[in-house]
Amino acid sequence: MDRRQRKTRDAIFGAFTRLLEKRAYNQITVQEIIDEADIGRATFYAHFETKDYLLKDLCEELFGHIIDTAIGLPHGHCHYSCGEKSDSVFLHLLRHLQENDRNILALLSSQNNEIFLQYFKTNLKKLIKTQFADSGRLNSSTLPEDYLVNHISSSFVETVSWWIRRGMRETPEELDEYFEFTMKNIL
Amino acid sequence: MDRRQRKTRDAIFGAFTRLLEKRAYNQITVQEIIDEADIGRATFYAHFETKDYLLKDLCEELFGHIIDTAIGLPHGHCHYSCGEKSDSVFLHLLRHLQENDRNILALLSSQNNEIFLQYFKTNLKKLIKTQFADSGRLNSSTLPEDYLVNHISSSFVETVSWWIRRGMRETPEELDEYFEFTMKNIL
DNA sequence: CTGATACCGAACAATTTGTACGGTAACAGT
DNA sequence: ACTGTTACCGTACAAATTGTTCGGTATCAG
Repeated sequence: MDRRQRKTRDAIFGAFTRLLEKRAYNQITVQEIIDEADIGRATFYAHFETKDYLLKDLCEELFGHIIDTAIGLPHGHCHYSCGEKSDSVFLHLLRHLQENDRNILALLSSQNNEIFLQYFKTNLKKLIKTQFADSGRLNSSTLPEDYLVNHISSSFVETVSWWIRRGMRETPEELDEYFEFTMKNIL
Repeated sequence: MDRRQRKTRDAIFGAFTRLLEKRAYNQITVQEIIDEADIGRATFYAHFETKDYLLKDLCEELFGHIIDTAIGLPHGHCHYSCGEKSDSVFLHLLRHLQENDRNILALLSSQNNEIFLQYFKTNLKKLIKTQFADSGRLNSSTLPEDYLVNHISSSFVETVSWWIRRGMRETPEELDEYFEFTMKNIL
């Protein structure tokens, strides 16, 4: 991609993120983003059709990246059955979040974090499907697979949200234990 | 409250709900609401400061009402321990939702249902706290009470969301079983 | 019957939105 | 180094939206 394009795209993303830390999404105007990013008006609209599309693109780049790093991982979480105690995908994600890659924490703790949690959840679903689908661990006797995937994803996202909301006092390992406990009789 | 006030207030709520079934929240303008409700411009602003406050008031009236009907209920969910099998609060809520009181389903299945699910969850938390607080069922050995309340609330809301999203094929009783199963080792 | 109040409708400035234009600077390939 | 292409800028513009003001009318409660 053209260096100029990448540059303004990043400037817009940065400005948008910065504004989201202060104001709610609905309150932020395109004009403000333009001013904060210090670019021309026409330039913005050359990149993004509307503010909503900007949000969409940002989220896809952000969460797509995080999930992709985890999707290539060896399908761990074997606990005792395999003999070796490999870290779960969830613990990996928590550690990744703690590093605050690309300022993702700013968005997840913003006023309108529901929006971002939603994107997080959507991408997480894909990850869970690919991680657990073949191992047969999603075949419950009483629960539909779709319901199960939804439950696991949203529970994890809610766990993360709770964690961040309270200032991330727990270590990733502790939090992972919380989560795994609630999933005990499911996974 | 003045009959005139109640009338226009309902007109606005109705118009807003109707528009939310078609368009996303961000796309809806105050002007559209005014036109749909068929009221004067100044009248709208006499009732609500902004569109966001309209949303807030609507949600509080809606979910506040639903939760209040459940909060007075006898603290059931004793299952086998008490000898009598009384219905859980959750089953009560599911039945209440199925009746589609005040067109609440329209909002919960709208494009921006995250907003409403958020309000739903917030009110549900209060309910759960009052229902389970005294019985000591929220005292887990490994999980903080706050985490637990959050987990239960969001899981239930997600269950409802999943239910509605797929066309409410299951009966309230079936869905309640799904939910209770995921909560098996917690509640 | 009467004072209070909620509504209407029109008008208003200010802001925001999305698009169009020519000019300038940075890019990629030869 | 040369050249065609592309991204950016800045300004300007029409259209829509927002939030407020005001006088007139209808409805309310006592």
